[in-house]
Amino acid sequence: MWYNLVKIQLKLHMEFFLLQMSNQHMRVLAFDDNPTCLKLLGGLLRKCQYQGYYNNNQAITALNMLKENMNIFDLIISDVYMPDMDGYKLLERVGLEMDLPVIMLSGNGDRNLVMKGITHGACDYLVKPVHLEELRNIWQHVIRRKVESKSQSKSKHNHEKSDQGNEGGDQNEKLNQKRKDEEEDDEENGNENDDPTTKKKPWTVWSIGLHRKFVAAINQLGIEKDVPKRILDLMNVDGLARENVASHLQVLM
DNA sequence: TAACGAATAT
DNA sequence: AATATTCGTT
Repeated sequence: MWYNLVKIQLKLHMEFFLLQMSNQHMRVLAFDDNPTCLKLLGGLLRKCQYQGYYNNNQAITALNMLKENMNIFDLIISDVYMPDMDGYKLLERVGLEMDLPVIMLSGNGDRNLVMKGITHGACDYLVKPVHLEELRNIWQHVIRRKVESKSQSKSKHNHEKSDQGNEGGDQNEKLNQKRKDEEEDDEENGNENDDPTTKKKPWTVWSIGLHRKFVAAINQLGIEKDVPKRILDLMNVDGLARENVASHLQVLM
């Protein structure tokens, strides 16, 4: 049965090809009602060389749009909070009506919320602020899903393994775990102090709290006038220099 | 001159 | 990896 061997080799080869090509042309629908978050996310996605489609319309609109062009996107990133629809409901409907991986996004790292997201069918859960490295890995979800559905349709009765989703997700899980810990530390320390050692240490630590002020400032300014000087003025943090904001901005945008 | 932002340094 | 500093441009 030499041809079986050939088949297997062919299959492996195809999947490798898929793996190589797909991260370049991954089409991502990013979805957030907050224009600033969307802009941040868009910048990061662009850096990862994803094709991005960014939508800040209402959830219902997006859902209809998705139904019409189901095959346009490979992956959806959506904030859990939507003004007109529960993010989890969106998640359920997407999972039910179309076969697309959904990544949930929120500013809250609460374990219960994360669990809820996962149990409602999210394939990953990111906590803001999203880091570049986390986005670099998300394309794997798409590949894994494709590979899974292939092997499922091929051999339904062959084997029913339960540990099929663990191989490639280790990196993301570790990242998420790390983020949760950071958040807990931040909460323990209390959030009224953003930079306790301003005078002796010029080193700025962009704590969650400080970053929130940063985002709030950009929100207030609007995405056109978000230059370091204005952001700095709005943040009104002692000891913070324009250069600090500029540096932070450069990394995120 | 002041601020920007990309590049580069720590 | 995160933040600071430098430097050419606006």
